[in-house]
Amino acid sequence: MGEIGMNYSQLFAEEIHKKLGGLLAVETVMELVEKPKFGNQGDLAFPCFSLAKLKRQAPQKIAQELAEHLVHPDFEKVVAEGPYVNCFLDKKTASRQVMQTILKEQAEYGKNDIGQGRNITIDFSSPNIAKPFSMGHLRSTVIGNSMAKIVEKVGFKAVKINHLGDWGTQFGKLIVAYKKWGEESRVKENPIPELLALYIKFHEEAEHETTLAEEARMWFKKLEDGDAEAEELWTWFKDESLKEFSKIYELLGVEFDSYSGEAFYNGKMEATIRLLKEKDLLVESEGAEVVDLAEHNLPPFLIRKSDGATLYGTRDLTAALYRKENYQFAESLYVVGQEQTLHFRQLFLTLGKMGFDWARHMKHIPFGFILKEGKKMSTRKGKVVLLDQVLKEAIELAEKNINDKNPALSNKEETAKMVGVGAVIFHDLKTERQNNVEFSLEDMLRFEGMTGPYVQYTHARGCSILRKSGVAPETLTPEGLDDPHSWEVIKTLMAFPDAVLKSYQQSEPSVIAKFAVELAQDFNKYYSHVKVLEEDSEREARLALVSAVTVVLEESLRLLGVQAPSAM
RNA sequence: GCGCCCGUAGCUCAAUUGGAUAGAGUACUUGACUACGAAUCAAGCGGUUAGAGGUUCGAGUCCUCUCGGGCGCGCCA
Repeated sequence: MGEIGMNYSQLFAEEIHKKLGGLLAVETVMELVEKPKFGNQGDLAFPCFSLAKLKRQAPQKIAQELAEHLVHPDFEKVVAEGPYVNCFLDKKTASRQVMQTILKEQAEYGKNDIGQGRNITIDFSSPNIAKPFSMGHLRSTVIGNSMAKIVEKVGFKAVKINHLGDWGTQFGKLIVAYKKWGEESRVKENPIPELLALYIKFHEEAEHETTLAEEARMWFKKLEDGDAEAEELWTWFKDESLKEFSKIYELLGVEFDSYSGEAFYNGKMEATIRLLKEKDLLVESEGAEVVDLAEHNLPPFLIRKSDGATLYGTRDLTAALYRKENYQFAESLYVVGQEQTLHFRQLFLTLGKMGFDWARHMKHIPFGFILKEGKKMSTRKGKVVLLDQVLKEAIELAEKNINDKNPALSNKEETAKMVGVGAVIFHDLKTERQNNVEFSLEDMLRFEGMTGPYVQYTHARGCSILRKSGVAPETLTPEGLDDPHSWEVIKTLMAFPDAVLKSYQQSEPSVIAKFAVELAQDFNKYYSHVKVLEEDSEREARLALVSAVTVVLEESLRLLGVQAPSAM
């Protein structure tokens, strides 16, 4: 099914297995087969250390013997190097197969069907109403969006859920602040910044005005009990916020299947609490109701506050039950910052205690912070960088680059958006999720090196060569190539299905980002050393390679949520 | 105090999950546009993998400790 890399590993493993006379199972050999560290060591390698123990012989000797006996038409040669058996594939055969497969499968290349059409719910983005969309939310948004595309690539159906932070004591705070210091006209004119200012003022005042926190809790309780005034203000704040958020989502190209946030579960929580009581899991503690998790060495999971109001744990619990019932998920993912690790452990353990076996298939996908001067940014203190500002600057810079480098481009504005936004998204996805990242506008606006624009540029150059060739890529029937530069490209193309699988298994979009950069690097080297359009017998094969690269680059970028303009 | 994450080139990050000689990008120094688009390519410089022990054929990766940074730890989310 297009897993060419796997096929050759399999073939190599089978040949080794045969020569060993059943000493190791094919699967075992398969697991041991690896990619050599250096290009001049071949394309596949088999380390003989574990055999050395079984056969009580030096691994070097075993490698020597194996290498001598491994012969196959698809192998150019097999040689022993120290304790390794290194296999060189026949370049013509392998490259022809890879190119034919990609040209045939197009964007389907690299997919598989481990999901078998089952659902995976992905809880991501989930910004807080009445607060600006910060850089922190960007991480959840782009990681979640990419994960949705990755799980679909491996055969699942993604259910994208924006669990809006539209409930909780913060609204009590906001209502208090608005009633004390807010002005309707000013909020109408400039909603998010005004609301943020009120929120910040609340926290400043609350430092020395201790009754404020109490008032905020009271107002949230009123909201939860359906008080008309509270509800009216809440609806207003929420509508204004959603308008702002949808602009950003449109720019980022992110869509959701559900916007059911915390408020959505408001009427459903009594049932959850009843269920907890039925199962005898709820205990009273200091006036509040909690689920005890001492057996797991964790602090108790707080379900109901002493004033009777619920908490976000209650809502997440309710949401989990609702999602299982409505989506019958095979897996349920939460793309939420690492500071909430404890909360999710508590949530999943509580569901387990309730007897729900499916809690095992719930997974928190934590990510690191965006730091400012080494510290976490805080909305309360107004220390946030706003995403729309960053995106705006990135797009402007992209536009400037286009005017400098390609002034004749037809759809400049659209392309500048793709490139600017692509740079920001790619910058976020290229490193492992867990890493904290120091906020750097300079890094984010870099268009050279390991960046989104670099990959996009490479793709555009490939498209440009194809346009110039005058041939339709779908008519190409390539022969193989065997020059060293094309071989590097071919080997990377072969590895794409593995990268897809790995990114799914590790919930790690950065695997795809790294792959895309590697392919772009290989291809840039290729066409700077080889004249593709040269009129000779291998022209068609070279064009097939270019076409295959553009297909896989575009697909890699798509999995990251980044667009691939055909010229820039 | 307890728990979780992290420490690799000046900076930002990799390293096939325990394998061969620790690699990219950036910055800096050079070279390549009369060429399929220089957002590119080629070359150089840059390392006691925070430190000390341990596990084994083999450790950046695993275990222990020390140092340093980040984040959590009941009525916020």
